[in-house]
Amino acid sequence: MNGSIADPKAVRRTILRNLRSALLELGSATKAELSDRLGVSFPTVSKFLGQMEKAGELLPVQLDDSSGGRRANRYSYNPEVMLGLALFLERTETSYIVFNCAGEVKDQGHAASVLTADITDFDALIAALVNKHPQISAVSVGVPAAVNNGRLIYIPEYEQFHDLDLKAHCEQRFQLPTVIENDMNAAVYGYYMARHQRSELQPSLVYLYFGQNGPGSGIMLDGNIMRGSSFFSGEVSFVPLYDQYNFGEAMRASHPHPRFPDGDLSVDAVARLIAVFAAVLNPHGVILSRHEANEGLLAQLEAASQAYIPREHLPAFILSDWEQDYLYGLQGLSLDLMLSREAGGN
Amino acid sequence: MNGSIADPKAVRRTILRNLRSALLELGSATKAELSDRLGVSFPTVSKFLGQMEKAGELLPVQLDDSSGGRRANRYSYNPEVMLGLALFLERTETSYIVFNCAGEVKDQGHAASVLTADITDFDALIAALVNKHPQISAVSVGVPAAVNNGRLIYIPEYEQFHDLDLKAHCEQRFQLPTVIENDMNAAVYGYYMARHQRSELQPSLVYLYFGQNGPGSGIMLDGNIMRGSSFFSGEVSFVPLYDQYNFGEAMRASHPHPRFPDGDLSVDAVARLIAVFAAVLNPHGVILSRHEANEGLLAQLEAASQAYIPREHLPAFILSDWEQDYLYGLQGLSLDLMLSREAGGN
DNA sequence: CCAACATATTAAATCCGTTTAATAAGGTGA
DNA sequence: TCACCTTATTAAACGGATTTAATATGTTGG
Repeated sequence: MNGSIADPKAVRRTILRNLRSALLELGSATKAELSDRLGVSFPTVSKFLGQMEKAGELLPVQLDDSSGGRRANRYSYNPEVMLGLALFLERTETSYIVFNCAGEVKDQGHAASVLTADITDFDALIAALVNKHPQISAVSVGVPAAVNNGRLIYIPEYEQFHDLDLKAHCEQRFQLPTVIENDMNAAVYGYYMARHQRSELQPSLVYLYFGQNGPGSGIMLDGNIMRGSSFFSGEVSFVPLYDQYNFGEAMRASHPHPRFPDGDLSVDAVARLIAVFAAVLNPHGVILSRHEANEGLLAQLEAASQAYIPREHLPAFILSDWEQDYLYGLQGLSLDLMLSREAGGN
Repeated sequence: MNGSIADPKAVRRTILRNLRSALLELGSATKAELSDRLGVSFPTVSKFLGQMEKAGELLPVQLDDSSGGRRANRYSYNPEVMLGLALFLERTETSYIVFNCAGEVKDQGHAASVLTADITDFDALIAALVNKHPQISAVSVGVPAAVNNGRLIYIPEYEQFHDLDLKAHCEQRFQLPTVIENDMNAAVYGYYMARHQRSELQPSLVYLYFGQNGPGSGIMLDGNIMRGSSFFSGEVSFVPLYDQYNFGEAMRASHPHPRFPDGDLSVDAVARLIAVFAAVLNPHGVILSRHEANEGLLAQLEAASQAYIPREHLPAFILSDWEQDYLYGLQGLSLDLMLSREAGGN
């Protein structure tokens, strides 16, 4: 009936999630530390930790060092009580990773691509993994597709998955909270969450990628993934940049072009694309994959884009590891689900 | 000490604001209607309305029509208890509007531009208006400048206002809650809030404007104004669109150009700019001023942009009245402040 | 016109987190 | 070792919204 201003259920869940993530981030903490870090009163922290302890979520406690008076109890979270499962659905294969709350990988492997097969392979893989690791309590799936709240909106080449609500499918089949995310979006999220504390002011980031299947990008604004009204946002290959070419065409091959007699459009094209982002979104940073670029190229891009945009409004040029960020992203999405589960839930 | 999960002060303020805005939107309502519209319990609604009635915020009540049982009391808000003041700081002049909570204009007028003068003129104008209308309880100011939380970050040509914290200045001088906003941003906000209920899913909109001082745009994403990391977002004139020209240059004059022998770049340039927005942000709509465009041009743009972006991912092409939207925007910003004031505030 | 019913309002009980007070536990110096 | 100090934890009182019960005020049909 409620749900708007002060839903007690929701408050409870937030407190719980915050306690768990604070304990994981800090490694260990006292009740007082948690209380003022989270802005929740001491008695409340105490009550929740009591429940968590009873549920076996906390590791055997040590005593804190003295600071002049009575020594406080220290608590730390047992990262093994729940496991997460991340699935990477790629064109050539499907890979998976099982990890605990601290992000440590407990199991991993590959399987034939389920994209080229069908959904039963997917189900079988999850069933086997859940059977092997009954502690799994959340699932995240990365896909090279446009996703709308768990539904695969647009997935080129793989007709059998078109318009499938993968989230609903998983949740009802395995009774596990599930999140589906586009690969580029998962990567920006991963890059972001691996280095920013939850409390900081949220940056805007663009992850740029030039795959063999055409370029793509993931955009995060103030900590939120940007999807667009028809899930088209970030489709940078369509951006018109030259009299004759859009970004995709300019990249497809180094077109010979009267204006660029050396024949290499690609540096200028990317610089222009970054200029577009700067003039439209003005993000804090633009990220490129280390596998597709290096410091030298970055410097060239930085110089070239200053021809279009005043330096002080250009984003930071960042090199990162796409595979790693993608992995972190899916882990983070699972972790979010895990930490939000009800106490003693299963 | 608190402020994070359940700050009672904040809860109180939200309830109050929601009650006021619901009463204004609905015209009148019963306690039961308010209760389930806002998701706040009946007793709480009852308590708040009691206080508001005592404070004179409610208009004399009528009885509701019967629906088979006891007839309920109807309440409606007295829009005259507070007035708002909106100031439009433009290059050529400064204009102002005084209005009540229902948006009805109570007073309006012009004065010499304060931008070309200095801040004392500004203060004098407000002082006079507040003196004339003591009911004024919130101020909003629209400026052709980049604004960071009330501070004028970048205001070309008017050095004396550079880096001035106008919000702090007003609030301490007049003891009135104040909001400062960039003109384009106020316009998108105005367009949006004049036709969307607070509860609906929030659209993404781009307001495009081609002034004599160069083009600009205001961007709203999911109901939030987009500002950018260095307050540069929406500076569309920098967007590179052609081998030789960025958007600003292409618009500056109808350049003769080998690719466009008819010499009219401007339609294509705007179509390209819209394509850029579609591929990057994928907004629901792009809005143009009726004073700068008409249905014919809109149709041309719509056709031209399909050369760059598949039709289904293009935004809606919208014609609107910029002056009107700007006005609504500033009114809305003031109204927000007014409705958030403490009960019996003054 | 009155019994039976429907809906509105008011009052009491409850829930949950916070604030404040009381108690426990460990340090320190004479 | 014992007062005394500092800090941790537990217990009680409080605040504010919600849920549930009780009461008030209408309507309707015989």
